[in-house]
Amino acid sequence: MELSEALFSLVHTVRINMKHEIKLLALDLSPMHLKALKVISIINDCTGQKLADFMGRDKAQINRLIKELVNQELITKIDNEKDKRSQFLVLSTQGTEIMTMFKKVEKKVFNSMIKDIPSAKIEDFIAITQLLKSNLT
Amino acid sequence: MELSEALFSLVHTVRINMKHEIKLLALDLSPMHLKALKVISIINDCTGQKLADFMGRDKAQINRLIKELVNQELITKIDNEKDKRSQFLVLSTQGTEIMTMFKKVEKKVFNSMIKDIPSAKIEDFIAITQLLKSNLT
DNA sequence: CAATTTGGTTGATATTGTCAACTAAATTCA
DNA sequence: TGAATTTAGTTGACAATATCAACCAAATTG
Repeated sequence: MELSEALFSLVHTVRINMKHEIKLLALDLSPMHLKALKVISIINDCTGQKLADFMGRDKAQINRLIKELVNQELITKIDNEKDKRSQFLVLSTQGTEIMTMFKKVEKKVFNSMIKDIPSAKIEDFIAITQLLKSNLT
Repeated sequence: MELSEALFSLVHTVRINMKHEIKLLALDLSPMHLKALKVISIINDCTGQKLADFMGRDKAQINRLIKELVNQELITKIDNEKDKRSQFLVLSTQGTEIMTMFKKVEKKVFNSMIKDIPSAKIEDFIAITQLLKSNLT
């Protein structure tokens, strides 16, 4: 089997599982909002522009997304003293709670995924993953 | 680094690269249409329902998508003699050509990704990928 | 054969995504 | 320095994509 096929097929299955588990959480959040929340939690000193770049979407859309997340009190904007045009996006307590739940679900899926696979193999896998990534800049 | 983080990060990078390469092809196709085309080429005896299930979307949307692909003459519908409610979706010559181009681009990205990594490692990687997937049904 | 399920179709509507124009702050460089 | 350009963010108008509910006809169930 080819690498591309194997990888896409795995990721597709992971996605389906994650989607299902997230549905069970019954968060009042669209997939987009959840993803944005996740990205905000990953990128440090995240701004709207960074978020738009990372997600590869129009900044207009991202801007509205941010506005909604602020309205829902899942994130807050903090003035950037270094650049007065922009603000940093940070998770609120509520936003952090949601991300905690999300990570729990993620862990659940990944734990069932690695079941009965020796941890040495998983470590090899992760190492190769990073090698592969580093080849793509 | 955690498996989930490593995997998502790799896939994100692959996606960005693929997106960029696909843009260069200047196909007159939305991402959705291209993805549907790909799925149709992967699933055998693909019907609208199968496509909707696989992509995890509403059948109404998929139905319109199919209609457009038929209009653009990228796929054709073939009557299913076993079940007169449904039809099989098959790529037209043009659709096949697009998929050929797509696969070429995919190969390009994946080739640069495996650069300087011994093929034994890649084979291990693929094997683990399949193990992981099999744990998720 | 009647009742239920399944594949597909459509209209109405909601969500998401894009383009272009604009402001204000930052940066460039003549 | 300061005029010109670039960048971060915002908004309006609009296009593309996604979902729901209702429906028909064929298939399946019992």
